[in-house]
Amino acid sequence: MGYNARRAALSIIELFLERLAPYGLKPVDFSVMSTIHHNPGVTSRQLCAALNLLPPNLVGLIQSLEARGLIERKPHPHDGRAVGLHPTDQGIALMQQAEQTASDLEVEKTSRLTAAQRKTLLDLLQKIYL
Amino acid sequence: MGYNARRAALSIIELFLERLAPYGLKPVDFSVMSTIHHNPGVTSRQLCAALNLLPPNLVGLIQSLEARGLIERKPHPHDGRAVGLHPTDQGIALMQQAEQTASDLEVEKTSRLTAAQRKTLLDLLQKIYL
DNA sequence: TATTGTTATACTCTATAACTATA
DNA sequence: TATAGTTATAGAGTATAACAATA
Repeated sequence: MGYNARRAALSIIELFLERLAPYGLKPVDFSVMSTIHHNPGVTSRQLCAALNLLPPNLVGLIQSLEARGLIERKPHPHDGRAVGLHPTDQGIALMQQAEQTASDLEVEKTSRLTAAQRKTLLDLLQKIYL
Repeated sequence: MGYNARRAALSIIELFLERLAPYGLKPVDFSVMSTIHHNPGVTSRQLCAALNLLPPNLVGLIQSLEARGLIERKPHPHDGRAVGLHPTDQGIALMQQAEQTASDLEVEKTSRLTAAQRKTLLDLLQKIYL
């Protein structure tokens, strides 16, 4: 099961890398940007917990996304230690396109599955790790 | 989909590493040994194709498994360039136990799924990458 | 004392180029 | 010329320890 899930993931990621390259987003960048996009003000720690990343490995990603003007770091309203991460207008525009591209490639890569099977597959996978 | 498949795979692999450590087998070692176990005489190239590995990364694995006395390298009957990989009695004995352990942990890790759902999940995953 | 974010660094995994021996 | 196996090495991904600032 672990083997098959890994092979399926790598198969999708292979096409993902190709299709999302024009946006300058690798899978981890995409998942970070997507989480910030749909949860403005999220902190680094929350991102790490949600995406199963380690804090030291997130630092460079955040710095890179900020340098590209895709996100902004704002002081957290209630915690002076934390920093809220917000998408810029440019980041929002990029993610709207990137998420459509990702959705399209996912359907293409799972073209041997029906829509119902795609939903079943997602549900079963999440029952394993959530 | 790629994200969920990866998270599920990593979740299973995490427990796999723990449970198979007593056998000295990491996931890639297990899949290599399992393929040799069930396909005695298989070549390195065939292993690479079946498991999606690159030849340079297989060399060290094979040498390690041979040094541990789990496999033997025998001349290929029809191709002087190739080497057939065969499990030793010790390797067969190890894999019989290791495969049972792996099967058990897989059922445990997917305990929120029924047997029918486990089969469905495997079928759907294979439809993506095969 | 615990937590957020960070730096430095080590370790593992994966990928590429080039070589040899044989087909 | 093409393929099997190998070597060396580069690059990406992942991991731990330790630190400053704030709770």
